[in-house]
Amino acid sequence: MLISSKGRYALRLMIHIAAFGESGGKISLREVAERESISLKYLEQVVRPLMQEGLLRSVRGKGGGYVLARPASEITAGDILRAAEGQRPTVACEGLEGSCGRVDLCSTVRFWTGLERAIDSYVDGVTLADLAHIPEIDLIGDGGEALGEGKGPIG
Amino acid sequence: MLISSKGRYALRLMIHIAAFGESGGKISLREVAERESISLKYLEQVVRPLMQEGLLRSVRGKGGGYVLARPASEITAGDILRAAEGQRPTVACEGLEGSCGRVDLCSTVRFWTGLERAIDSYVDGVTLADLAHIPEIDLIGDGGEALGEGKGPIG
DNA sequence: CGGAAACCCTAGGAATTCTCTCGGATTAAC
DNA sequence: GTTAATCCGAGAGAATTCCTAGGGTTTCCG
Repeated sequence: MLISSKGRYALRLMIHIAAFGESGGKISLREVAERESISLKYLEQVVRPLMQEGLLRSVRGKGGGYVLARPASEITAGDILRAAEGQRPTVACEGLEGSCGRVDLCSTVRFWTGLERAIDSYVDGVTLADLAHIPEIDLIGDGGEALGEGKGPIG
Repeated sequence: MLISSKGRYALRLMIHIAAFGESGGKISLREVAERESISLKYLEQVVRPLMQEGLLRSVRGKGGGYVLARPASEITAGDILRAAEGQRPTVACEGLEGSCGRVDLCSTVRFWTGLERAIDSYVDGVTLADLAHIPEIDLIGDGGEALGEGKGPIG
């Protein structure tokens, strides 16, 4: 019940690109590293799965950098987290098929699947635009509600 | 985005106690270990935080065993998972207060808090009675809905 | 062309965590 | 007092995570 720091860094990176790369649409890792106080070499590693999943596009060579491959409103936190954490399932049920002869296993499979669905439902309901405070034309209308604004004491 | 196997074993153990200990209310770890094919010594370690959190009560000495400290319908999966995984927060935000001068951090804090709330909301909506298929008097009426019966292909 | 600045790739190492084992201590039934 | 159970502390081995390091490749700019 824990998200690794790789996922957190990936989220911070994507938010930074979304927020500061909006003018030219492009930002270098070096700049992000300085502003977020993260090692450049580590960021290079964080950025790779994000590239592989097609969430970012890169401009190589001097003056290059990274750009969002899609508009920030079309990238969800779930996209980023799943890319960063790898494709491994949230929880495996000891094979998930062979050992289900026991009394209690089938209900636990349903339980874990439901948990995974609950998590996905939340993280896919928050877009990068929400997180970066980018004012977007509100086409759908359910963009920000998952953040639960005003409900908690954190605002 | 992953639950350790300690949490899974704890859940299996609690379900087993709920299901098989219902008559006398008591079952020994040895019996659980044999039926679930888990090492007894490992189960002893799994059971410890469950005791500390007051979810189980023990009867020491020969013929002893473990009993649910409360009715299965009053123990949630969240209680078990939080006890087994330790009290660590789902995700920490690099101090959660000091470094929030950055542009993007406050929104991520809200995001992580919301995720934690979503997870808690799910796991606290499923009781041990649901998981163990114990027929209980349905007082509240929202006991089993979180399992999403019939919605998925897993039944 | 050649240097500089960026992206890109592979390899690992220190630290941590996870999974599980071991040997025993304590308690209570018989 | 033997036996069967709960308890307790200390790890070992393996895996994972977090991060660093060193280079290779691409492109800009003079």
